[in-house]
Amino acid sequence: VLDAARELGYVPSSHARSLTTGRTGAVGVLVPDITNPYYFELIRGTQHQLSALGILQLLVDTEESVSHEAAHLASLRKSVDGVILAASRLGDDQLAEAAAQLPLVAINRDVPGVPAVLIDTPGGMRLAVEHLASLGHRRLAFAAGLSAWQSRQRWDAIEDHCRGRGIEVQQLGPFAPTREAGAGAAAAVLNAGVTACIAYNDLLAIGMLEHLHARGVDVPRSLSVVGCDDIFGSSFCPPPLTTLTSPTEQAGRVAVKMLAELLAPSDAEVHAKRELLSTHLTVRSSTGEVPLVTHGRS
Amino acid sequence: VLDAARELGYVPSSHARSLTTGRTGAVGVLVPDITNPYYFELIRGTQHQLSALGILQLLVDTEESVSHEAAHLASLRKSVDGVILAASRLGDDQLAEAAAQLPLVAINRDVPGVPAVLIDTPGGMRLAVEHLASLGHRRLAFAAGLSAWQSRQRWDAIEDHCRGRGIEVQQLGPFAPTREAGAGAAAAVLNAGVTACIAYNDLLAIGMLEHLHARGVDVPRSLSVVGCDDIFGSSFCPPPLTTLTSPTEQAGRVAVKMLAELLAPSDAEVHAKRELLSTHLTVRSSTGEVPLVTHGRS
DNA sequence: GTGAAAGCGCTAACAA
DNA sequence: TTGTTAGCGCTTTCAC
Repeated sequence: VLDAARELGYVPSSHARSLTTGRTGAVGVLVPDITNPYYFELIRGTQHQLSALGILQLLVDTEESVSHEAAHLASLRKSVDGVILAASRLGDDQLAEAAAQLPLVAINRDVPGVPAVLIDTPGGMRLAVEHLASLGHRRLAFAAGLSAWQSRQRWDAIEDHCRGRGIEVQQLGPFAPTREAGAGAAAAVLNAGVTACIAYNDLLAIGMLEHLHARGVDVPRSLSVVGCDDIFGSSFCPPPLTTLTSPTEQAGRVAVKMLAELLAPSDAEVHAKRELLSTHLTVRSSTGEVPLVTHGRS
Repeated sequence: VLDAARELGYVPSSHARSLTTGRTGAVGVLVPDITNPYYFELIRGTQHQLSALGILQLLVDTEESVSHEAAHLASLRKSVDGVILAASRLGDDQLAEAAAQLPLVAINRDVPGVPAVLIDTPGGMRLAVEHLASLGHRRLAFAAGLSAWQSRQRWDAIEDHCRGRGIEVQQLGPFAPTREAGAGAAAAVLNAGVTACIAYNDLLAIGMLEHLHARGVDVPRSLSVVGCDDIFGSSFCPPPLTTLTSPTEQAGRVAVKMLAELLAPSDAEVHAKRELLSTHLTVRSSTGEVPLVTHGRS
């Protein structure tokens, strides 16, 4: 009997099984934009950890839209064991409500009662500001992004660290997290009369670099640009980007582990609901061996 | 009654539904390496088209492994309506067998009886060879990749186009489709005494560029490098890569459309089982306005 | 220990 | 039209 089944290539229907057991063996991973390289690493992290647990990954692109995100969340509720929500666009209350309805782990979103993996970019901002300050910069700009919560976090941190160091800082934008938006951001930064700029993310920073190059602006001698996230491409764009390196893949893996704990409440019933992963500044320079401080810029 | 359901946020269980209807509202998308930027565009294409059809995407990373691929294919058989298989590592017979067991569309894999979306990279190879030939190159190398079928296709096309044009060509490798493998590939190419090289894909090409730069080799003056695929990063790596641009996102969308037809056999019962998408050569140069031909190289 | 039966949440095909 | 029932493929319980 068993032989026959094997020969016919029998595979138990996971759907039928889920009907009785209540578990589906799948988790949803919602990202705002599947096109953004930042999420590649994240997805890679979740995928690796999930497949190690024998869980299927349902990847959903919410297209930076609150309504899409909410709709997918609702329709997924019954078809997955849990959800990982990266850079949610939902409001705090909506997020808390969603978390109450199904096991969910948020990434880069800190709402009371919602399990979360946080990447400490704000903390890293101190490193960026210190780096720029040590190079002699006194007038900075921050090119803000669309993800309100995250951009706000970063801006607050930057402002905080600049204040008291006697550094002037202004916020520009917000800009879309795309290379295309880099042109506008570059123009705005040039216009702002600053000597250095921290970009909301690397995609924007790379776009700025391209535009600045096209306009003949020498980076880093005339203007310093610091990015965030250290995405694929940051290390080899010209000039290689100084950026805040985030443990994005790790974030994905940790999120899956937290979700797994939520699903199978282990011995340690009471466990941490938040994980804070720290970042570090990766300084890169087109000038190679020449210390940047020589030019008073980065 | 309906009001109550709405207020409680009732959502029908797609799993229970699939049990009776036989359709699951999900399709699997299997890629060899979720980390490879080439597949980002592809995944983006499938995701967009699938979500437009209200179908969920099950993204699976087969980790370049035949056994993983086969295993996932088997376990997915009962839980999805169909499958899209990108750059399958399966043998021809295994692929044909899989296609007989469930609706499946292959991408970049041409096996009789298996519906497929093919990107005409071999055709594009003619453009690359012609381009290099027109710049005066007479000794080429091809840095081969791991995906046997695709690499073979490209090599055959290159060899074919070189023969008769009096161009010497040799195959090197195979190399992994990663930046890391670029170091070995660059060394091999330098060692081969050629003046130009076509890399199996852009990831490898970018890695070669990095290594060549580190060794002080001037690209394109001392050695020309042409990539394949035009992935994210190719346009802004130093120097910007001349590469064969593939309509990858479109391939993803077309694959979904073909699968949708397989699932819901429309009026036009007999439809094409193969789609051939063509590529074009995107010439980029670090030398800006200076015609490359001036240097006799690309 | 092995085997039969109930039921998971839905949709289908039925009867009223 | 509306209301009822059987059964999709499994797991779990309960009787044997």
